[in-house]
Amino acid sequence: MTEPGRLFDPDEPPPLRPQPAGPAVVRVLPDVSGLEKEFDYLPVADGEAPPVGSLVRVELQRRTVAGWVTATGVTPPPGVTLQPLVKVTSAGPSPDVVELARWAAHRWSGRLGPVLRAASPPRQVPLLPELGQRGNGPGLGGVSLVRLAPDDEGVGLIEPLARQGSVLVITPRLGAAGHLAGRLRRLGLGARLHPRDWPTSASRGGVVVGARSAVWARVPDLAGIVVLDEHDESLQEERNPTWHARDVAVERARRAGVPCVLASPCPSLAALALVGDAVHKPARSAERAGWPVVELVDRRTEEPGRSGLFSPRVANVVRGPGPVLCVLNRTGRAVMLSCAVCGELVRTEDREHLMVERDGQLVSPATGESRPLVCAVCGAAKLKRLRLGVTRAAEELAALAGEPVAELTAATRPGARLPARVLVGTEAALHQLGGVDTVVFLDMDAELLAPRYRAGEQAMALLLHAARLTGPRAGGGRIVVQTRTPDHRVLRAAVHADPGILTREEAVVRRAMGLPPYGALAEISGAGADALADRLLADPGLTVMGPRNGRWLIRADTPDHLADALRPSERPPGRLRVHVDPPRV
DNA sequence: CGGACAAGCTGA
DNA sequence: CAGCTTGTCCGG
Repeated sequence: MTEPGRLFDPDEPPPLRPQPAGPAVVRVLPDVSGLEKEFDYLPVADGEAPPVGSLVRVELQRRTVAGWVTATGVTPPPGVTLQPLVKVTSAGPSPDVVELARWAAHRWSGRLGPVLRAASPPRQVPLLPELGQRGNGPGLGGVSLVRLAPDDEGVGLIEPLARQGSVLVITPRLGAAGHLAGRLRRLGLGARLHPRDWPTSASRGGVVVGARSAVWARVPDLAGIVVLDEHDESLQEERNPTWHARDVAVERARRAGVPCVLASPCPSLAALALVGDAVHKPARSAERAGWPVVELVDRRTEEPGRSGLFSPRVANVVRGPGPVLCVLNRTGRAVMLSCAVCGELVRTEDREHLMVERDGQLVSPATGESRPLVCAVCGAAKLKRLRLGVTRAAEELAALAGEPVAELTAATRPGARLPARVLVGTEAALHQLGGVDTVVFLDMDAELLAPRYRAGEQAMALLLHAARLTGPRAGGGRIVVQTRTPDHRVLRAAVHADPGILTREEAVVRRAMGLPPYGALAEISGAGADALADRLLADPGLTVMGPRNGRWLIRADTPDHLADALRPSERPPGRLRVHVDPPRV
């Protein structure tokens, strides 16, 4: 209670004390995980306010922490005493990229800090002059999608843009980026590698090539963005927020009013949806020539009794003469069932997923549907298990080939000399090798019928990897696929070297289910998930599914609607993990 | 996140 | 009621 005659308590700060404001006050997001709030500071010792994006050190609760300037010229909230910045450490992302990062944090329902970290230089860089961006204005430029032959590196897409100004080139892996940068340099285009050349890219621009984080690169005079292998899952960050470089590239280009070119030998449905199916295709003959021969071995038609890992045809292929890589996924824990009479795989009614035996019934982990232990194709009640394992595969292979077989693991060094003529490994082996002209997929069906909505696209990506490894058909490149589903759209697309076959059919299924890109998905888990799911049930624009293993799936018509529904301010208290666009559902 | 502080529990 | 654990709040 204030006594009469006193306007305010002398121990309290006077309420009308003037607050410092104007361009000098900067807003800072501390680089402290778990802290989302931004705080206001005065510049260092009467200096000028550092530009938005700058990396600074600030005092927060008597500790010095790193942070980013997220705004300048702000009006601080009343009643707080501002402290000066401890120091300005380094240049950081440009102001437009800070805004883009804010958009991404919202779009993928995560924090801003991790995104700004991806957009920041790997080591200290002196402050740079702030340059105005070229003035096309948002809306101009636009997105285009180009389907390439597997042996086309996409250099032709970069050259015309590079004449206009700086170009960001995004590849799924840094290794590919380094390779491409070398090729561009030999062609006389001054390519820089992100993040290694961050300072020179930021000050002088040029063609900046890198993995997914290059989409945040700071460049003067951006003229366009090229995303190579836009279908590749490595373009998505695996930690929260799980931003996807393809989507960030599209948004960055839109904001800057410059073209965004997406390219891939097997375009994603997501990219096709972005361009309304307007895809630039190579000439049929050139595309076909870029793929290896794809040969299917239908294991249903083999004589009954055979249930080994290797068909007679594959046994023959393995005997040589050339180097052979046999690929087996370690998802072999899931035992597949096939009909002992007709050889068909036991699948769900829509034939999209495998079923397994549980409690004397067939059940699908993907859809939950169940039926008695009977073949849906021929009615036979005799089913058999197809068991798989890398070690056994290696032993059987050695016996077949009559020579030593090398087992490849994730630890095998990339680019190493082939340890044997016959190799066996998991999918990871496809990334590590060169100099193999035949790849054999021993169990493609597990991949094709996996309980994931993107299983088809993922299987196609795997075939593309193999195609790049073997090289085109004219050079002897060959892929052999053992399967019990030779009519699967992925395999037909590969055999005809026409990825359009897959996307056309896949789009129908996806659209019917309202799955991405014809809807947006998020997975929520953790102690607070039940409460949030409960709240989201009230939103008629959302579909709430689950819980399965403590996880809920939330579906919305658009990513925007989903992001708005999952805003932190809308969340009930409790530990919660939100995963927008989960790739493995 | 990590420190500060309050409220709650335990044992003498 | 000291001494400790657990929970909640807050930072400029």
